[in-house]
Amino acid sequence: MPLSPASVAEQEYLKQIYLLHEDEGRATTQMLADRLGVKPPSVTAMIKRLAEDEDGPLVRHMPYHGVDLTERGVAVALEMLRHHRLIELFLSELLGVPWDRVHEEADRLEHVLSEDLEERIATKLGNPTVDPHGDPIPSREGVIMPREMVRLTELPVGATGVISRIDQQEGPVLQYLASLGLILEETVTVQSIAPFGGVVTVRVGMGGPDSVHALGGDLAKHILIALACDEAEGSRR
Amino acid sequence: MPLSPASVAEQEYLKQIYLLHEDEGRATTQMLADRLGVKPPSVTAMIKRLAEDEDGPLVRHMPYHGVDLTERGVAVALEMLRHHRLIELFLSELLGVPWDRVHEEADRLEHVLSEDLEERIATKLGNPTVDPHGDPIPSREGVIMPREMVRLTELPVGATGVISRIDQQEGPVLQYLASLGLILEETVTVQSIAPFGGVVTVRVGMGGPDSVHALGGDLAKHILIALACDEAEGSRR
DNA sequence: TCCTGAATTTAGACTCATCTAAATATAAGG
DNA sequence: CCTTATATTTAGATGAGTCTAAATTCAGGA
Repeated sequence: MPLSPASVAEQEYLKQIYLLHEDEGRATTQMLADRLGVKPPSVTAMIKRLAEDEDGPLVRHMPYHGVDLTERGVAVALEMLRHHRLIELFLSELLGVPWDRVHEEADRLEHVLSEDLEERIATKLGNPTVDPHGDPIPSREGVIMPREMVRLTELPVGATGVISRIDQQEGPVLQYLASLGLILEETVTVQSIAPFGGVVTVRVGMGGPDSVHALGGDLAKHILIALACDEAEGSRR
Repeated sequence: MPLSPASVAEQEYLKQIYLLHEDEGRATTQMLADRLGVKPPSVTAMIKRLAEDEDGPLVRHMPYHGVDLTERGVAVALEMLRHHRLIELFLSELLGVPWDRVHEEADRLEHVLSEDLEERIATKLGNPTVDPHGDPIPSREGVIMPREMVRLTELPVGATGVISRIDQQEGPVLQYLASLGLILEETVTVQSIAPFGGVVTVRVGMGGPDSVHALGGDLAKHILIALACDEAEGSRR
């Protein structure tokens, strides 16, 4: 139970550094500036503060080569992620906030959630391990339940699977996907994949030819698939 | 629907100025400093900023003689109060947060509640007009439903009434009152009142002699009573 | 009316988080 | 190996919100 010792801005930086490592394998000044909507010098300044926190460093700074979370930094990031995703699920399930709008609400609420409220929400929701986008919810102790998934773009042609996570937060994009029937738990079958990150054609559910849609590679790579059982069997060596 | 244009600190000042006028009839630098947990010079500085807001003044400053909300200031204060009290009720009803702890949670959440979420919460709760302490919830338009009440200390000996509001936010005090059975909607009868703000003795509910409690005047004045029907009749001229 | 104590305001400094402009480092290609 | 485009960092400024210390004003009593 790490009593989050950081300001709202610090929490936001730590969370984005964590997410960038997850998404891109590293976190650079420029990437952080883009995600946080600030200019690069602001990022450098904040990284310096985080690296010299009086209660011990929250990040490691390799000048000109990006930034890295320490154990303490990871703990804060995971707490924010837990808050964020619990809130998303809570808003979605208990207040009917639409799927594509929970993210921005959670972004403001996550920083003012007490441990007590976090606990009550988790209990109310039955201690869930995934949020409405399929993103994993870390446990109180910072443990993330592992799940086997591949990106839609990495699936072989003809494969069938269940949409288990959508790795993309922007409202309009989520709305568009939902309008095609591409929502969590839906089954999809790959019809074709153009090479080099090209268009992916998928059939949604068990529907006929009008449930076939073409997706750009940039979009498709954010759709994560848990392989259907028979496929998973087949892939065992 | 006044899109709250103020920072968190500004919102907090405006709210406390409003509450001080309600509680004490005026808001001085010292009173604000006490309630906000800051030093008097900080209050003076903030009042100056609020009085010279670029979109028009939020307060009127009478130097050395306190501060006053403008129409715009009142609108922001009422929006915060609406947020605060809706959140209190929401936490109490839907998450089982105890009566004496909702206040501090609401104090942090009220500043990050979107209009959309405010609306959803209000709808979910059936557009309530009172919170768990009996404090009125302003409407979206800033209208407060009027209710006839008197302080427990102002009731004549022998009078019976229903506890309708507890005008005091501190957790331990609320816990103590609850432990005596002095909770919202409970009926009380005044047994005796010592003069000059002294001890008030009340019988709680319809119970026997062990449901009689003595309350200090400072405590009793925060308990607001709606007169029981027959009493109300009797008081009509 | 004057004096004194308390409340209030002014003056000046500090922290946090941001910015712009300028200097510097890195990596990639000729 | 040098050159150049781009990323990063440094330097210095700004605004919000707070503080302490000192000056000022007010209000009540002698």
